[in-house]
Amino acid sequence: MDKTFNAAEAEARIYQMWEEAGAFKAGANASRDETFCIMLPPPNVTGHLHVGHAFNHTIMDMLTRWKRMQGYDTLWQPGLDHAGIATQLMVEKDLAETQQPKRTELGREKFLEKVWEWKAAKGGTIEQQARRLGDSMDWSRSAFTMSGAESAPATEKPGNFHDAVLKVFVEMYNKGLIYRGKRLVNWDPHFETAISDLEVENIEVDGHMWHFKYPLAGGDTYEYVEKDEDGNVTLRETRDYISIATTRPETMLGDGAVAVHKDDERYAPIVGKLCEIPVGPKEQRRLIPIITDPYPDMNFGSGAVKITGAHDFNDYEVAKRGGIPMYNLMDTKGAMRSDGKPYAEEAAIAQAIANGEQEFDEAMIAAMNMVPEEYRGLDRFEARKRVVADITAEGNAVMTTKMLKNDEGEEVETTVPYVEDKKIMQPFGDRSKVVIEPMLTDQWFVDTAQIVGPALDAVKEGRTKIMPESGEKVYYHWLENIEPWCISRQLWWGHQIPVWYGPEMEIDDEGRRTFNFAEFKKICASTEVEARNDFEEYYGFKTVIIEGPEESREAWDQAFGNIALTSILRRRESEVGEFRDAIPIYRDPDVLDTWFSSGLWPFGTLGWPAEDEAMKYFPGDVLVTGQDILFFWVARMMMMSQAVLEQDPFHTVYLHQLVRDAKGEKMSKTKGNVIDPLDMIDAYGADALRFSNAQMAALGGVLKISEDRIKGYRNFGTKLWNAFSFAQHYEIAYPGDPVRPDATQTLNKWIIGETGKVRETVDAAMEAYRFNDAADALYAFTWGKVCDWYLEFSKPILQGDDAAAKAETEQALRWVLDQCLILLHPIMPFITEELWQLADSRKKMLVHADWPTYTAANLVDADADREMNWVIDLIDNVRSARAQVHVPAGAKVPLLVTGLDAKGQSAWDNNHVLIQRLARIESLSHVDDFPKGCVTIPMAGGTFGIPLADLIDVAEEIARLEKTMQKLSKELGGLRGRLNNPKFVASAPDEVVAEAKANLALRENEEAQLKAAIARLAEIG
RNA sequence: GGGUGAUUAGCUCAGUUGGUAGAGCGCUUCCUUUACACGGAAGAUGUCGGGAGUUCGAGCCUCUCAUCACCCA
Repeated sequence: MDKTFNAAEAEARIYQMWEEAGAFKAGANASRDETFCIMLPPPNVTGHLHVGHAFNHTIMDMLTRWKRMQGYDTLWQPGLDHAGIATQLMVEKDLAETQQPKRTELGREKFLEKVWEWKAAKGGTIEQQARRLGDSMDWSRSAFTMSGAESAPATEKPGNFHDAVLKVFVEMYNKGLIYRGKRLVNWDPHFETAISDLEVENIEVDGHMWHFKYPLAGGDTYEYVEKDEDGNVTLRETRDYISIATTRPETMLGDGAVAVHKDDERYAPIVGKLCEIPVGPKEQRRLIPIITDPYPDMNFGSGAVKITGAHDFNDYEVAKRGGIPMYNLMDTKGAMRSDGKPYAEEAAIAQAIANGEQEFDEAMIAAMNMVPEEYRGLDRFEARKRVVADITAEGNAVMTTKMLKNDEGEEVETTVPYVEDKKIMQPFGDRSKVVIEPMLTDQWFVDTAQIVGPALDAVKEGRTKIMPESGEKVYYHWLENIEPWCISRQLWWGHQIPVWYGPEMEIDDEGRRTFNFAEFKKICASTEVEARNDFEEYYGFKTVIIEGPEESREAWDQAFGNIALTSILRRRESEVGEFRDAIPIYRDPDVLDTWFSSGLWPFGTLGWPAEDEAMKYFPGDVLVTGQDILFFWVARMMMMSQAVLEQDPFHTVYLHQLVRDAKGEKMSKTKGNVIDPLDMIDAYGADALRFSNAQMAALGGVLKISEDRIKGYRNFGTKLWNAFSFAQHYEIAYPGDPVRPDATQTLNKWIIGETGKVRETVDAAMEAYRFNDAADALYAFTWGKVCDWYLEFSKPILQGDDAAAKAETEQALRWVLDQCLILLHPIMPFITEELWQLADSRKKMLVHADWPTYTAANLVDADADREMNWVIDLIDNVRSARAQVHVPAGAKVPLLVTGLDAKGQSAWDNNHVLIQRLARIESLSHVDDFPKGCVTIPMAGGTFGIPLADLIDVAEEIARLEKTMQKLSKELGGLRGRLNNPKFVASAPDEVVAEAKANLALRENEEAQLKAAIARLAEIG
C-alpha cells in the first residue's frame, strides 16, 4: 500500500469504473420495489460548480448512495436548465467577442441556432465538474428543459421536455389558470424584458428626496396648520400649493393624482380640489385631483404622495383603487417615450379625463404619451436632472436654508432647494445590474391564487415536510400573500408561448363578417398546425403565419389591398375572384419564464407527458436546495405538480443556507474570497470536501466553509487508510466480504457492539437529515474507537501465541474495518471504494454493497462493554497521572492496588496485557497500604497507585489531587444539593433520581479515595 | 418598516422532548515507540450576549434589552 491515498489519481479511475459499470443507473442494485428518487435542481446550462452545488450535491449523493446500498430502486435525476436570460446574455456576449453579427441582426431563427451551437460546444461543463465530486447521478438520463423544442438541432440529445411545457401551458390556459393582462411588472431596461420579483435585488443606495410645490388650480389658497402631539399649533400659514416629496421627479409627468390620508387634518380643506403638476410647458400644465387613500403615511415627508400608477408598485395599487389613469412614460429601454401625439394634444385629453369630461379605458391610456417634447427620448436619469432643474428654475422647489460659503469664503445663510440625502432601496436586475423600472405592460400571468391552495395544504397537512421547520412559516407567509406570476419574457431563448393571434371576427345580423385589429382573437394550442386549424375553422378561411403584431396590419394590407375591413370577405368572394391570400395570424413572440419550465422538473424529466416507465419515480422523495430558491422553484413545483398531476412532487424539502466563507461572509469575486470546490478537490480530494460538507450540514445551520476543516478531514481519510495499512502490516488475510465472528474475546465483543451502536446512530441521523451527526459519529467511531483503542488492543493478540484468539481477532478486525468502509461510503465514496478493492475478491463493488441492518441490541455485550470501558478508564487515568508527575513517557512503572474487588480483578486478569502495554506498566502488586510517595488513581472497584519513591514531588502530587478534588466537589455539591432538596426527589422522574443517587455513590467513593491519598501525603510532607 | 434566525472555549460551530456543556481547528508540554508526524500522549480555556420570569432544576421554555445576519417591503 502507498503511504497515503492518492486522491488525484484514484478518484478519476474509480469514477470511471463506476460509470462504466452503470453503477448509478436508475434501479442499479435494486433488491426491492420501493423507489427512492431525488431530482437534482437543474443548474443553468451556462453554470459552473460552486461551493453551494458542492454542498447540496454532497447531501443528495449521501442520501442516494445510502438508499441504493439499502437496495431501493434508486434514481438521482440530473439535468440542465436552459436559463433564459443568463444563456441569452452569454451567447450575445460571445457573438460580440467573436465579431459576429448581433442578435437583432441575426434574427430569431439564426440566433437560436447560435444558442444551440453554443450549448453543444460550451454548455454543461458543470456535469463534468459534478463527476469530480463523486455524484452518483444517472447521467444517461440527463434532461434538458429545452429538449424537443422546435429550434433544437438534430444533433441534440432527444427529449420531450418542451412537449411537457406546452402541454401544461395549454391545459392551464384552457382551465383559465393562465391569462393575459396589463399589470405593473418589473422591467429590465437592459434586456428589455419583464422579470419576476425574485429576479430583482433590492440594494440600498444613496439617493435624494426632492420636495416640490404642486400649486393649487386657479390660484386657490388654504390655511395650512401643523400641530404637535399635544395639539398645539406649531405652524400656521396660508398656502397656495401642496408640498410633495419624491425620489423620482421624472415620473411626475405621469402623475394621475395627489393622495393624502383621510385623517390628515392639514389637507382636509383641499381634498377634492385640483392641483397642478409643476412641470412641462406652462400653457398645458395638467391639473390632477387631490384624493384620499389609506396608503399615504401622515408622518412621512409632507404626508402627501403623488400617484404615478404606471411607475410605482404602491402607486399602482392606489391608482387601481381610485380609478386614476396610469400614464406610461418610458419605452422598453427606460428612455422617456417619444412616440404618440404631440404633448399639447395628449395633455388636453388627459385634462379632459382629469376633469371627468372624458371616458377612458386602459388601451387608450396606454397609448397616450404624457412626456412633453423637451424631455422626449431622454434617458430616465437625464430626464430626472432636467425636471429637477426646470422646476427649481420656475420657483416650485420647496426651499430651506443652509450655511454655505459665499464668494469671499464666508459662511452665510443661503436659501437652497430642500433636497434630502437619503438611503433608498433601489431595485436592480440580478443579471443585468441595471435599475429595474416598474412598467405597465401586457404580459402572461399564472393566476396563482387559483393553484396555491393544494401547495399550501401539502405543507399544512404534513404531506410535504420542510426542513428545517422554520422554512414552513416562511413558506406560508409567501404563499398566503402570493401575487400573480408573470410568466412571459421578452426574450428569444426559451419556450415560445403557444398562443396565436388573429383579428377578431364579428358577424352582424346580415351575416357580414368584420375584422377587428384592436381586439385580437387568441388561440392556444400545442402546435402551429392545431392553432391554424382552429383559426381556419373560426374564420372559415385560409390563414397565413406572419411574424408579429406590428406586421399584422401591413400583412393584411398586402394580402387584401386597401379594402375596407368591414366588407373584406364579401368583396373578396364576389369581386376579387381569384383568391390567393389568407388571413394573417401570428404567434406570441414572448417566451416563458425559465421557472415555468423548471416547475415541471419533477415529472418533465421522467418522460411525461409520454407514458414512460420512469414515471414510477414520481412522486420523488427529497428535494434538496438553497433556502433562497424556496419561492422561485420549490413552491412552483408544488403548485404545478398539483395543478397538472394532482400530486405532491416530493415528501420532504431539505433547505440549506447560502454557503459562505470561513468568516461567514458571502463569497464574491469582488471580495476575492471565493472558494472554488474544484481547487479543494485538487488539494485534498473530493472525500475531504464531502466530509466537511456533511459535517457542517446541521439543520438550519449557517454554512461556513473552511479550508482548515477540509484539510482535517483529508487527515481523517489518511487515518482510515492507515488502519488498512495496519492490517496489511500484521499480514492479516483479506479474502473479501469478511463475516462477523462469534466473538469470545472481550475486545472483539466490545468493538462489535460499538459497531452496532454506530450503525444505529448513523441511520437515525440520516433518517432525520442530521448529516452532521452521522459524520461526527463515524469520525468518532473510526478514529476514537477503532484506531485509538481497538487496533492498539489487538496488537498483543496479533503478536501473541494464542492462535484461536488471533484468528478471531483478525476476522473481527477485518469485519470492523469493512463496516467502516460501508458506513462511510455515502460520505467518502472514493477512498472507501479504493480500500474495499484491496480485498482479494468481492461479490460487489462497495457502491453496491449491502447496507447493514444489525442493531446495538443484537451486538452489544453489556459485560464486555463495561469491562473495556473500565480498562480504557484505567489506562487514561494512569497515563494522565504519569504525565502530570512527569514520569518519562517511555519508562515502565510498577502498579499497586488496594481493595480490588472481584469484578476489578477479573477485568484486570482478562486485560492486563493490554493495560500494561498501553499504560506502560511493569507489574501489578496487591498491597494493603500504599508506600510513601505514591501517586493515587481512584477507580471503580479499587484504588490504584504508582510508587515513585523519591521521584515524587509531594507538593506537586498534593496539588494534582486537590485539583481533582475541586472538580469532584463541584459535582458532589450539585448532586447533594439536588438530592437533599425534597422537592427534587418528589417531582423529578424516578430514573433521574436513581441516576443521581448512583452517581453520588460513585463520586463519594472517589472522594474517599482521594481524601485518603491526600492525608497520606500530608503525613510525609 | 415587516419577517426569520443567530449570540456557547482563542477561531468555526454542534448541543433532538428542560436533568447540570461538546467537536474540529488553533494553543501548551512531551514523544520520530515496529499502521499513521496528514501521527501519538497529556493539558489549558466557557457566569452558554445582558436582565427578569416559569421550574426541584434552564444553554434549551416565556418576557425584555442589546448586537449581528439574512429574506421581504
